Amino acid sequence: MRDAPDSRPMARTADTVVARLEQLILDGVLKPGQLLPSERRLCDKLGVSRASLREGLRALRSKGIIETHQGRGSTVARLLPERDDSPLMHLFRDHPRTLYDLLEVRALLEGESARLAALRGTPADRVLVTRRYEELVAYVEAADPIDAERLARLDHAFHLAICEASHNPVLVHTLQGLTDLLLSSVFASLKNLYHRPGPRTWINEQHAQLFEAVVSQDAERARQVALQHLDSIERGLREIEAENERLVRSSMRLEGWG
Amino acid sequence: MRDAPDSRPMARTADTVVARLEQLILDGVLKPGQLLPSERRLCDKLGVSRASLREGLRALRSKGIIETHQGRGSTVARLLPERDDSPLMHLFRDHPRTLYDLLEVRALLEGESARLAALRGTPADRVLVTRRYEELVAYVEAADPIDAERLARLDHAFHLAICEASHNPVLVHTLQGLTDLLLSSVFASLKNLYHRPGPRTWINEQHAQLFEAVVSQDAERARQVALQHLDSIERGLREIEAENERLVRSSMRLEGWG
DNA sequence: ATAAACAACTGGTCTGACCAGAGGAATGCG
DNA sequence: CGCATTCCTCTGGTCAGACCAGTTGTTTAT
Repeated sequence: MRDAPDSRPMARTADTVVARLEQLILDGVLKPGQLLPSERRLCDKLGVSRASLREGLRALRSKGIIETHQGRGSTVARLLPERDDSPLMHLFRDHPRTLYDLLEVRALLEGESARLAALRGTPADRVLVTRRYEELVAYVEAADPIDAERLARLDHAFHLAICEASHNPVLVHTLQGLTDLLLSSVFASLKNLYHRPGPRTWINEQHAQLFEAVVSQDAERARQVALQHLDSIERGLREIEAENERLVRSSMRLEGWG
Repeated sequence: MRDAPDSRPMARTADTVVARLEQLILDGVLKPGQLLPSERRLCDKLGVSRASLREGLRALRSKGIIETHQGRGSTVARLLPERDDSPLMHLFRDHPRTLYDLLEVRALLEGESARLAALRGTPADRVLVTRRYEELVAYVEAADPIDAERLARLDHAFHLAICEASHNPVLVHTLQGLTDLLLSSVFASLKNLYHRPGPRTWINEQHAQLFEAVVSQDAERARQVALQHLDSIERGLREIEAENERLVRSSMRLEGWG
């Protein structure tokens, strides 16, 4: 069926390629790890040109559904958790510098969020913030090992309680979008960061300071602590990135590439 | 840099196409809604075959970054979701107070945008900012009566040029979304505001001060002027709202509702 | 048994041709 | 003069064929 405002055919040839291959994968005919038929054979089977097939395969590759190696073939990728496939997410993933742009904007908003929470928070808000903070602390002290997913949820609930205490829903929603973006893209790095003793200590200290500032209604201090928190996270992520690059470079030297 | 387990070249041609076009979008050279150069022209500019280009465009389309229509061309998609039924839009419409929440968040981001523009702006950026400012001033001085749509576009272009000079695409995109939201909901009030002699004067003065601060790279002053600008707009809108309420109340009294 | 060469696969890229859709300009008619 | 139709020039969509580069298995020589 045609979309009303768009009179192009139901599907372009490449879209048909994508749909049929995805269906074969969903049906289990093509399994993760299994080699796809060669491009030339797929052309024959699907009755399309190699250019159209390649466009379809390119889209599948872009989605992460298949992996292709020159001279070897394409394989169905291992099943992956469902991901946010918004356009900003794609741009974000492919341009690492944008991560720091995102952190920059987020720091600004988190700082303001903390400041407003200190200024505007009601007694009920402070009860909620206290509750979320205590849940976070209780988990961190008791859990061994720490489950990263659960920690992330508790961390998020804490920051969200502060944000909601700002009584600015636009701020809440905007930060939410940026937080979702951040978490879904660098979750592994944030997990890595928290599993290190040094960062874990200052993260916990900063959470304590942030909590105290909000609950004691010290607006400017809340803002400063929130900014410092995001700044520390950024520097931590940069260190992890630099360390990964050092590892890659030393590996390359070992292999005679340096 | 090569991925260790994968010895293929750093990027396939189509991947290069994707990277370059995404960079143009992130840099603001290609803007949401704007038509891309035709496929044949992009082939010339990028020095690739049409098949490789199409593979790259296919990947961009798959990511939702561009939209293509046969016979017409490809456009850059809006990167942040823009839907009438978004939660923020619902919140916004159903809670008039949220307008002031929006202005609050926007002031924060505009202030930071102006500050970063003053800090990071390149000479080319300042040329663009100057150009947009002069176009705005020229129109304001010459037009009688003023066309609100055109004024809004020029005003937006001026603020956008400043924002792009911040060199933070996340900030640009976030502000864009908030600005679209603002304009679509209170355009009539903003128009009303500008048609009054008092507000028109201080709006023009603040534009001049903002322009001077950005071009002379006075970061803190740029931030202050941007904040003051948004604060004045908020107070102006509140006055219009209060006036409308007074009108409504006196009408009700006339009709025996008081 | 092992190493090197070769062949037959694979994917990657390009060129050229042609088809189909969209939109603007030109022309003709009432 | 306005409107409808036709035509032209763009646009994207698809195809066929050629050739290059990488990978892998087979064959041959030592």
